[in-house]
This record gives sequence, structure tokens and C-alpha cells, in this order.
Amino acid sequence: MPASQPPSIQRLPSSIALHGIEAKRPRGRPRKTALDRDDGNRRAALLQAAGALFRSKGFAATTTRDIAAAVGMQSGSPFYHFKSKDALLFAVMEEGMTSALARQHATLESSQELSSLDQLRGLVYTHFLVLLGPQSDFIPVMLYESRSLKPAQREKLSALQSQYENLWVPVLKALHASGHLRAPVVLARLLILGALNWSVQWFDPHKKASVDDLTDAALGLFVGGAVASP
Amino acid sequence: MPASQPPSIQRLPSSIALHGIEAKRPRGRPRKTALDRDDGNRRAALLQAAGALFRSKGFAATTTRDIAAAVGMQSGSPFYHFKSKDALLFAVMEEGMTSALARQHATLESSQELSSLDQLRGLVYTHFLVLLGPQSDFIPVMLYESRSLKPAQREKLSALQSQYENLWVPVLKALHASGHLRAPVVLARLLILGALNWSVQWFDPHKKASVDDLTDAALGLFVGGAVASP
DNA sequence: TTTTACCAAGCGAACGCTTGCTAAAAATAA
DNA sequence: TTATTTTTAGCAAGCGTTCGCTTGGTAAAA
Repeated sequence: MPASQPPSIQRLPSSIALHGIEAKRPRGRPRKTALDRDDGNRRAALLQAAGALFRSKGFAATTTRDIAAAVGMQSGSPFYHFKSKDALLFAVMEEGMTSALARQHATLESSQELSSLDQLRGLVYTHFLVLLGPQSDFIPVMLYESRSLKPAQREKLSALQSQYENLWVPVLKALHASGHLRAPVVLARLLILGALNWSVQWFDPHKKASVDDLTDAALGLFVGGAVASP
Repeated sequence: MPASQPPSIQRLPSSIALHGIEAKRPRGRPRKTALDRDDGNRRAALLQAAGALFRSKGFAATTTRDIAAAVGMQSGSPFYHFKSKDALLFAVMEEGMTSALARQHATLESSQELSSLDQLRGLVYTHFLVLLGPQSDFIPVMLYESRSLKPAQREKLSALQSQYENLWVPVLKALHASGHLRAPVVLARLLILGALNWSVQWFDPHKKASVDDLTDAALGLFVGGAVASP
């Protein structure tokens, strides 16, 4: 058995630790052969477990040991993949926000020729899916735990966040112009997103109301009895 | 170590100021005996400081030392007034919820003869005040930290909570019947309260929008473009 | 075909520090 | 005095994080 290794080993190659959403294999060489281990999945598993725990217990009340145990690791191991607990939180949020943005972009693109009203329906529906769909703890965590971030991280995230909010503005403006929306656009956006976001607190997939029902109710509430004057 | 605010004035018919939990103070003799627990302002100061800290940092991230320091005490002293950190959290929430209930009862009583629409306006306005008014960290704490409670405590609180929610139902039902509200009453209640509650996340008293503006916007959004009404 | 060198991935004990909470003593009224 | 409130000093548990070390595996040299 090889006894010991040279004294100065550079562990933790820093190029990997902080890499983005999808852990790419080291530059150049495709490292998969024969019995390829499930490699990149461990980092993703950590993200998902952390998301679920942060959501149900809160960030401060979740220990790194909890997270490790949830994916079958020992206490110190998550720190190979993430440099700190904070970094893990940030990664969860960034992942969620990036994915949500992409989904809403797709929604808007595919509803480009529809009425503003149907565009809003698309935004609302996708937003509900992002919040309440399967495996989506990431956005709720972002909504409820961003105070645990360091300022620099929060700044990065709120940039993504206002990008997301701005997607809604043109649609709401059009609805306001056509008389469907009877409230100042800025406040309307805040109130509407609030109503949707809050669903995280009470929505129960086992109850009868579906995401479709929610979408209908929301649209009825916000722009239901409208059209007003031509 | 600042934090003592000037005596804040309430803007609504309120003979029901922050009082809350059973006050067993014999009117004639203000003498304290063994059974007459402290009603001094130290306990209230602890409640208020805890509320502010729980709100800004979260329950788990707030230490009992933080709370003690905020009222100029040493680390062990809060435990003379509250038997545990949990009990302090519960007291904050119960105090807030009791006071909010009283305020809404008063609102409804004083608007009994008005139209359903104006009754809703009263409920919305008072709700905004409870959330955003001066010295009101109690309800936001309840909204965002109830997962930190023990089941027994949570149960007690959610009883108060559904009492609060049920105040809205008759008004919403009437509006639904008259065609002002275009969404199922139950979902409408959840969405509306969500929109209002979320304001805690973005409302800034230094910005131009006032609570009155918010109330107008909310009513416009929810029941704005509706049937012919006087 | 074997050896060598190296790698990513994870283990798990240990460290320094913070936490909620306690008990005794001290201070402050009544 | 006695009763109430606060300070003081600390404990035991738990926290995030570190670090020396092992493991399963690969690629290239021998």
C-alpha cells in the first residue's frame, strides 16, 4: 500500500468548485470510459437536496450535515463540491432563476401572436408551474431566503429578478391601454406577482384545485370583468 | 443602540391599540404580588425587539443575545421573561394576530352599512396598515416564520389565522354575487391576501406610493372593471 | 501486460466557535 | 425585610469548516 503522498498537494482545483450550473468535465478530454460513474449527478443531487431542505426548514435551520445525509454523504463531503454553505444557497437560487427566466422566454416567444390577454395567461401559467411544479424548490427558496445572501450575491440575483419582472411589463401595459387592467402597471405587477408567489404557502397538489384552476381564477380576478369602453 | 421610536400615532378608529394577551391588572391597586406577573415594559420591549430582529434576520439567524442587546440586557436576562426562544417567537405572533383580529373587527363594525365594495376597501386598508404600519413586525413574522413553531403552537395560531381569513368571506361572497368579483370566492380570498401579504417584500414607506395608493390599486385590480354599479 | 503517477471524489475525526439555556449571586425595589 | 429583576459565569450541544487520508479509476510509460 502506498504509504503517504508528497507533502504539498494542491487539492480543490479552484476551477471546478465554483463552476456554473452544469459541472462540465475538465477541459479537453472527455473523461468518460467503460464503467463511467454517475459523476456530475452528485453536485446536482446536492443542489436538489439543499433546495428541498432550505425550503422546508429554512436556510439557517438546515445544517450542512442534513444536506450531506440527504444524499448519503458524510459531513465534510459537500464542501468538495461547494466552497461554503452560502455558495450552496446561491447556487440553488441562481439555478432556479436562470431556469425560470428561460421558461418564461419560451412562453412569450410561443405566444407572440396571441392577444395580450392570452400572453398574460401564458405568463401566469408558467409562473405557477415554476413555483408549484415538480422538483421546484429553487424559486421558493429564492423568494423566501434571499436575506441570507451576502450583498454581492444578492445583487447578482436581483439583477436576474428584475429581468424576470420586466418580462411582464409590456403585456401589462397593453392590457392597461386596452382597459382590461384597472390599476397602475407598476403596482399591478407587484400585486399580481405577490398573489401568485403567495400560492407557495397554501397550494396543495393533493387538493382539488389544479394549476389550471389557479390560472383561471387569477385571470378572472385580475382582468376578468373588463374590456370596458372600446 | 438607538431604536426607541417616537410615540407613533394610529390612523384608524382604534380604541384597540396593541394590547393583546390577558391583562390581569387590578385597576385599583397597582401593587405587584407573586401571581401578578410582570406587566412592565421590559417584556413588551423584548417582544418588540424580537419582532424586529425575527423579521429582518429570520428566527433561526437571530440569537437570544441579539435580542437581549437590543433592549440593553445581558445574555441571560430574557429568560427571566420568556421561558425559551420558542416561547418568545410564539408570543410575538400571538400578540400580532390578536391585535390584527381586533382591528379588523372594528373595521367591519364601523363599515356595516356601507356597500360591500367599501367594506372590502376597509378590510384591505386595515390589512395594509397591519402589515406596513408603524411597529408592525409581528404579523410579517407570523407570515414568514411559522414553520419554526412547535406543532401545538402552530395549531393555536392557525386557529386565529382562519378566524381572520373568515372575516373576508362574507364580503367577498357578496361581491361575487353582484358580479364585481370574477373568481371563485375561496381562490379569490387566497390570491387577494397573497397579493397584500407580499407587499411586505417590496413596500418602502420612503417611496412615493402610500398605503392609500396601494389600497386604490388593489381595489382597482381586484374589483375594478366590473358591472354597472352606483 | 504491468507499473507508475496522478486524479476526482469522498471519508470522518477534529477544531474553534456560537448557541440556547441555567444557576447562583448581586442589584433594585417595596 | 422580602420579592422581583438582572448580571455573571459558564456548560453542553451543535455548528460550519478543515485536513490528512483512502478509494476506485485512468492514462501513459515501461
